[in-house]
Amino acid sequence: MTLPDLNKSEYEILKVIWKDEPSTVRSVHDQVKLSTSWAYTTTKTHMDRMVKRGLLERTSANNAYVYQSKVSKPEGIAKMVQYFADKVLEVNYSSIVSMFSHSEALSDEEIQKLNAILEEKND
Amino acid sequence: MTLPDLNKSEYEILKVIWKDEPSTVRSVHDQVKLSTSWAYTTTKTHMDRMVKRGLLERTSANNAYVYQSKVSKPEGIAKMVQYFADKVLEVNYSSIVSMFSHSEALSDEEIQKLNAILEEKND
DNA sequence: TTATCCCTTGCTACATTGTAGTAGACAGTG
DNA sequence: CACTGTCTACTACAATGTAGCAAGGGATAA
Repeated sequence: MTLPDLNKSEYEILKVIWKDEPSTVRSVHDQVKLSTSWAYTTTKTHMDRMVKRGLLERTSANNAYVYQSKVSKPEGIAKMVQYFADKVLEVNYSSIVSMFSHSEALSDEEIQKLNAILEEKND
Repeated sequence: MTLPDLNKSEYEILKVIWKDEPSTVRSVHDQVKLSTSWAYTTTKTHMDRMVKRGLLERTSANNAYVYQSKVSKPEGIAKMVQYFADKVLEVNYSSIVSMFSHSEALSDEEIQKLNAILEEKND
């Protein structure tokens, strides 16, 4: 159950999905569009590939499929924090985690989980 | 003079180059190898592509070319901070920058520069 | 000083990711 | 029932990730 590395597009989409799932391609795209210049089909392609990679799960709803994440937000963020801490900041995880408390990005509970995940991986 | 987005490999290499330049493929690879499992030729390929992209410059030295960066560390880091702040943390740049003061990654002077760059881009 | 060896370089190759178009399936509407 | 708009599957092509191979040039041992 090792989480694969997530690429930028995957974060872009997960970020939206995490806020409101399950969710259709259309509604994900409407959000994603605000910070990218992707075409609808680009969003679609990424989401389909993510299903294949096991990052999203999809189920058929009424007329369009709905997608939900198989990776929790703290798990996903943990990957990124590790990257940032190890490769860029060269600082330990906890300094970064503490920054999330000044941010809107994670709830207190999610910060707890993030902490737990990172502690485990902390050699 | 807009700095293009830098991908992961490019950061991996710049990180090493920034520490000691100019530098040969061999010596960059010896460092990069510590945190990746790249083959020598992979490092080589990336560095050559980076020359083509204008991120590195190369000059012939004795037997092997030496490479140096055309992108300063604060410039490169600025890109990453923006990404992290905008897409992940959803927090303003300064909180991240302040973290660099607890890190080994940047000197005081470099932090100043980073700050300047980010302030400019801070809409 | 030449045959050999090792390293660097240039070129090539192939998988994955980034980006997007097109055609067919399907559903709502007049 | 025909039309129109949307969704999906399939396809495509450029950039990135990863790496091998052959040729050239310097070091070295005989």
